[in-house]
Amino acid sequence: MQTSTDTQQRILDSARELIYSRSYADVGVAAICEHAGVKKGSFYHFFPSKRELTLEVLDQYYLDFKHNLVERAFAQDIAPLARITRFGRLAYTFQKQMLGDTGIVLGCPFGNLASEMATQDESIRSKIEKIFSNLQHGFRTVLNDAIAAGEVQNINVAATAQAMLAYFEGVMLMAKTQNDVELLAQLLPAMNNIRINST
Amino acid sequence: MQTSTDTQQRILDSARELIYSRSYADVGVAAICEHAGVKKGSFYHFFPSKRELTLEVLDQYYLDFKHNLVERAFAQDIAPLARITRFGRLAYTFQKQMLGDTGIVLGCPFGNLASEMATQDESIRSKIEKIFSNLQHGFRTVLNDAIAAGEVQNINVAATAQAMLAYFEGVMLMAKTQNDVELLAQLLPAMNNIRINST
DNA sequence: CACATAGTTAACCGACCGGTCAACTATATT
DNA sequence: AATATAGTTGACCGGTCGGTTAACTATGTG
Repeated sequence: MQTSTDTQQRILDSARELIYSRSYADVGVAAICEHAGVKKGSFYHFFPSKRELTLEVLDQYYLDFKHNLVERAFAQDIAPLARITRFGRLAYTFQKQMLGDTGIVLGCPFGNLASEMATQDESIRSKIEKIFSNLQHGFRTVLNDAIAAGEVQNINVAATAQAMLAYFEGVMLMAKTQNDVELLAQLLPAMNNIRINST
Repeated sequence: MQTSTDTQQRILDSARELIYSRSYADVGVAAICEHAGVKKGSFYHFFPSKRELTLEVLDQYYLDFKHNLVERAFAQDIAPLARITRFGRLAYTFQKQMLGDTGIVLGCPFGNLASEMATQDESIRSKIEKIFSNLQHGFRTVLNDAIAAGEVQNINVAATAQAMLAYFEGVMLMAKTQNDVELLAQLLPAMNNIRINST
């Protein structure tokens, strides 16, 4: 018998991969189980529902995203605005790698799920809203550093962080729609030119 | 008996409303028919498949969007950059009205469908790509007018148009995710500050 | 009126959906 | 070895999915 965490984790990994590359609705519990090499009964031993599984998948997405992208990009070894540029470059690199693996541009897992589920499942919408809120906090910190370093002046930090994240999500969506990863290389650098001035 | 176009149009209207407020996968052919007051057999008399119906719905979305938003916003009665501001205001007004009707922020119908379907249905992805391409053309025209009017200089027109549309889509997604229409009023005005400079 | 055509209807199809369940097996504890 | 617990299995559930079919009715044309 496998250890409990092993089966549970295989289900989570399978769901993450399938839902990210397809969609919530298109990936059934049976497909998640088959891809994980697990029977459906075991699935419902660990997860009460597909929705609850998805909420845990979102938690894992977020932890990975934070560790591999946000913390790396926003490390304080370079000037504040350069960190935002680095954020875009890392996102581009990751999408390029996923393109190599799957043959298609997958976009942002949070944005994809938010777009599909926000009007249908309040618990999923709310979780993604919190994730976006956490990401905005990272941008705010960088922007405050940029102000302290004299790189920018007279901006509405909170609104600018919102706008930068929105632009990022929009560029990811356009790259997915056009199935063109180079769009990220072309458009993401403009992320750190976005400003919303203080009133 | 109703005229053919009547039934056909009722199916299209029903599908448009339901798919926009929910999602492609969540709205079945049966639900579309019921909402239209039509039997399933009639549906398949007019449309060969749910996919083909959706492609026609996208055409209608686009015609309405072009007529009610793009042409209104980009009319040449005001200065070029002010047209982009007007574009954002009109989008805000429309979303606010939809919020009043449905109780939730629905976001952009093209962005929503692209996000859900781009990796699953090539014909739908390709159609939305073309729609985005048409919208970008509108932005390019405005930007060229802005250059001629001396409002901007040294920009990469094509890339800036792409970036503006991406920002717009991103803001729509954030407003949907946070279910907050006022985000549009706060963030969309920054759309016409976006620039990607010529090399 | 006869006839072709367009449109409508209800019953039906196999496949799949998310989820349940009782019986089973492996492991840890005593 | 006995027992409790955690994990596994495959069969099964009602419901819905997109789509089909044959019989029907309404309409326009000669």
